[in-house]
Amino acid sequence: MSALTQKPSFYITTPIYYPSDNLHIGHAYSTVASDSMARYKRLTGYDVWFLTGSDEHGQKIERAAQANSQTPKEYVDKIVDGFKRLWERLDVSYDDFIRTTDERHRIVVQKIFQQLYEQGDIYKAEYEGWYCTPCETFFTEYQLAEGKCPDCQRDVEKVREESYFFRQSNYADRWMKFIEENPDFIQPTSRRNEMISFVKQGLEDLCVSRTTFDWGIKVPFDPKHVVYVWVDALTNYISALGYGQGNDSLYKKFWPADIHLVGKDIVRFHTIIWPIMLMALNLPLPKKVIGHGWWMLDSGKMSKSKGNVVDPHVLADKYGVDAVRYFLLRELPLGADGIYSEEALVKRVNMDLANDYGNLLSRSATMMEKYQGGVLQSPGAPEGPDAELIDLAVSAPAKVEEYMSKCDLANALATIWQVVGRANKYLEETAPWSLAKGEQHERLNTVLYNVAEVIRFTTIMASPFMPNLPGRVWPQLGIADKSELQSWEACAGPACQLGPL
RNA sequence: CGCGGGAUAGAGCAGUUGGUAGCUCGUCGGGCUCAUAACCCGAAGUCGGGGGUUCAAGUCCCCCUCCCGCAACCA
Repeated sequence: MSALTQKPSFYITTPIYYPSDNLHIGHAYSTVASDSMARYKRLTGYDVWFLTGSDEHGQKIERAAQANSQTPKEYVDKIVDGFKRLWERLDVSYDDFIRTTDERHRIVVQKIFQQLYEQGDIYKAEYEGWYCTPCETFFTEYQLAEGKCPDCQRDVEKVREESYFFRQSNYADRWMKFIEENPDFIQPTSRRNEMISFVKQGLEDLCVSRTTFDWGIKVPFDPKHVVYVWVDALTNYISALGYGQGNDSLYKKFWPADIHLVGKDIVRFHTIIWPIMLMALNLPLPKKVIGHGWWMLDSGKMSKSKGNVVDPHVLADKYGVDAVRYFLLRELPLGADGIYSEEALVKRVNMDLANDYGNLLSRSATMMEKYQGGVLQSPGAPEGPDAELIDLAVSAPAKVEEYMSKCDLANALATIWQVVGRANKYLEETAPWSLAKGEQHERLNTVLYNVAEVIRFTTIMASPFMPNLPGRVWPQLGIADKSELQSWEACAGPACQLGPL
C-alpha cells in the first residue's frame, strides 16, 4: 500500500565548481538549469534531491593560496562562501552542497581508492610527462606548442613521476556495450558520437595520483601520494549521498542519478571515466549525462584570464533574478553555444517578459477591474477563437513535459510563450473593450475568464524557471490564497479543463 | 585523406518517409486603443557552389569551397 503513496525519486547534480576564482554566468547557467529541472520535478510530483558543490583540491588552489599567504583551506573557504551566496541570490534550491574538503567526502574517496587498488584496478607505475620548470607545470605531449611550454613558450624537459594508474583500458569493451544498450545515456547525440570515437581510438590507463603537490586527499596506503582529480572529484556524486558511510539511506533512495548536468568541457570525464569507475566498483551507472554548451562573448570564449567574465551578481542586481534566469534558460539552445551580450538580455527580457507576458497580465487585469469590478464571472458557451486558445493552453503542459524530459529548457519556455502570444492575439480577436461598450456581458465574461485562465496556466508552467513569478501574479488574479489553483495538477491533470476561478 | 557536425530572408534558427519554404528578432507598410510607443495584421529568401537521379529536391547521389566540435591526465 505504501508504494502507492510513495513519490518517484529524482536525483540531479551540477558540476562541482573549482574555487580558483569567482563564478561567471556560464556556471550560473549550469546551476540555474539544474535548479529549474529540480523545481519542475518537485512541481510534477517527484521526490527530488538536488546536489551542487565545489571541487577544492589541486595544485592551482595550493599555489593561489600561497600567493595570498593563506592556507589552501582558508583560501577556498572564502571563495566557496561566495558560491553559496550566488546560489542563494539566484534562488537555487539545492538540497545539499558537497565540498571535496568535507570529511564525509574524504572517507569515501579513500575507501574507493583502496578498494580499486586491492582488486587490482589501480597499480603503481611511472607517469611520464613534460615539465616546464618556470611554470612548475606538467604537460602532455599533445598540450605542447611546437615542443615548447604552451604558457610561456620556453623549453620543457621530460620528467618521470611515480604514480598510480587506473586500469581504464580493461573496461573499454564493457563501456562500449553499455553505450550501445543505452543510446540516450549521453546527450546531446553529437557528444555521444565524439565519446564513442574517442574510446574507439583506444583507452590508455589513467593517472590517478600525484606527488608534486600536497593539497588533496592522501592515498591511504601510500601517503606521499595525493589522489588526483578524477577519483576525487567525480566521487562527490555518491559521497554526498552517504555512500560507504554509516547512514546511506539517501544513497539507497537516490542513486543512480537521473541526470548529471555538465558543461561540454567535462563531458568526457563524466561519460567515460566516471562510468568506468562505477563499473569497477560494481555500482549502478547514472541514467543520463547531459553536456550543455557554453556562453560565448563576441570577443570569444569567456575566461577568467581574459578578464571578460560576466558577473551574475551584477546582472541580478540590475535586472532581477527571474529575468536573468529566464534569459539564460531561454536563450541557450540545447547542446549548442550561445552568444551572451547585455543587449541580447535586455531585448529578450523586454520582449518576452515585459511586452508579451507582462503586458498580457497588465491589460487583462485592467479590464477585469474596469469592466467587472475585479470579480471574475463564470464563462458562457465557447465560440469563435475560444477553442483554439483553450486547446493550445490545455495541451501545453504535455509539451512542456516532453521537452523537460529531454532537458530542453529553452523549448519548454518557448512552448509556454506560444500560449502567451496566442492570448494576446485572442484579445485582439475578441476585443473585450468593444464587448464592454456593446453591453455584451456574457461574451465579455467568457473572454476575460479564458484569458485569466491562460495566465494562470502559463504562470504555473513558468514557475520552475522563474520562482518569484507566482508570488507576483497570484494576487493580481485574486487567487493568492487558493493553492489548489496553483499546482501542476491544476493545469495538467488527466481530465484537464479550464477550472473555475 | 584521423572521426563527426554544419552552410536556409539583415541576424539567430526549424524544416519528418522528396510534392506550393517556416519560426523569433530586425526592417518596411497597415490596424487597434484594454495595455508598458504596448498589442494585432501584412510584405521581403532562386535554401554555400557545381553536376546528377526524378514528373517533382532544401530534402536522395557525386564533386568543390568555407565554418565548427572531438582527437586524454588543464575542473
